[in-house]
Amino acid sequence: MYTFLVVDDSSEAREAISDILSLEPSFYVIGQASNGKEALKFLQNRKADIVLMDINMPEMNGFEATKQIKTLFPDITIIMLSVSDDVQDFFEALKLGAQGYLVKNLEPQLWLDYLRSVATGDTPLEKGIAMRILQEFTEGGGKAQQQKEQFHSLTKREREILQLVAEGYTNRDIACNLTISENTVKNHLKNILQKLHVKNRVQLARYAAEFKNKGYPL
Amino acid sequence: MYTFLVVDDSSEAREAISDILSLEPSFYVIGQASNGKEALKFLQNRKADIVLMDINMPEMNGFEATKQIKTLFPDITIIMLSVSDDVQDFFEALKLGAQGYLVKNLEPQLWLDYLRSVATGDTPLEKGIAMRILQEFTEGGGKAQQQKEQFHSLTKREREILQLVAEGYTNRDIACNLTISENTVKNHLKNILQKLHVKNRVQLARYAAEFKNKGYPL
DNA sequence: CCAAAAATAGCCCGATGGGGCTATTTTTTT
DNA sequence: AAAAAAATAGCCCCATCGGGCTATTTTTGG
Repeated sequence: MYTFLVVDDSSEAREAISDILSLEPSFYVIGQASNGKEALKFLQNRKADIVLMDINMPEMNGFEATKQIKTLFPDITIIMLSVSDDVQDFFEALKLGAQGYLVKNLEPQLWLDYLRSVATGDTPLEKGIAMRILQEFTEGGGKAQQQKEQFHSLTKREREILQLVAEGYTNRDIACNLTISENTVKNHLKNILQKLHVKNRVQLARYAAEFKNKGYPL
Repeated sequence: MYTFLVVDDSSEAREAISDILSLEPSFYVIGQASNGKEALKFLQNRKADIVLMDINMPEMNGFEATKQIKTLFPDITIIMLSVSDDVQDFFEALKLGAQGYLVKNLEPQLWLDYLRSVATGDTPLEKGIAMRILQEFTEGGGKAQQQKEQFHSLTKREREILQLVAEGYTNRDIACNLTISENTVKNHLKNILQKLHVKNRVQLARYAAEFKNKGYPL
């Protein structure tokens, strides 16, 4: 039996993550927090085995929170969450004592596989697994690369459209701008929403902003 | 008589700005551009006395454009525009040769006051005025503070709603969350959109993100 | 050259959004 | 206590969005 604390500023994300965790009978989400401060407060009352910690949060970000939690409760396992698979963030997370790093927008099954291996300690998770998971989604790693392709990888056109959507343009604007039909824009958009597991264009804009913030190419 | 080139990626913003400028009989908007590149192209054909340059634009952003314009046409006065009153941006703007920095969402009258003083050179604008204007809108500067309040000033409720919108929630979600009717949410939203001069919730999200990014309280 | 992937485009239809109005109640300010 | 501002809520109406589905043409990769 493993207890989880989910820390993310988006209540939606927390719900989504909790939903995924509930698929594994031995996983129990015992709390949620919307920023690092709340997470610390929570842990002072009740300890969790594993903390899933988003990086970008108001008040206190995931890095700072990880540092402090690790100082106070060194035996808590912390897995950092991010929408990007940025290598810098990944190493930063490990440096501060996190045991892992999970890229959002992955298949629930992958989350569970990964978290099970972290929880049971079956695998030498010291860095190996986390690293492997990351690598699978950064450099072209054979079969895993296909999964990335299948998953996040937007096509060139999709990226163009994502960018315009994120700037607040309507589908018609975009169609006009790219001189294609509005239907085509809608089609691309549908695919983008599906690929990135978000529900609407505002969330898409947030997604794009998070990437842009890190200087990530999108 | 002073000629203006308005550079902003949002055609709405350009229109709004042009409208404000038209209130002063001696101000003439002789051109608009939607990004830095277009602005440069325009200036090669026809020079303007003053360029109003948005910072965030696709293709070529305001900082880059300012640098290049100042190199090619050192006698053109450039005023940077931004939705935020971030001090970093402000100094960056001055460093690159801009003569001023205007915060969007200010009262038209303030714009005109400021631009008149820039145009006529009556005041030692070398940094003084720009700085003063900025200060009025950062630290609590007596009367000016009230004007800020009056202007972009969303109410408490509106800020709550803005935040939820920016996180990608639908109106219904928000209504549910705040236990008010969806109609009320829509009403608040209408007011917010109007106050912040944006067209839709994605642009609202961008607005919120820009503020959040700079650690500005919103 | 052929197969797979990407880009194009259309249709239908219900959900959501956003503008324009009016109006009542609560809260704040004067 | 009176006035002003904010919060609440409703209405109508059309625009936009987003999901599901099919289908053709380009482009790309092996």
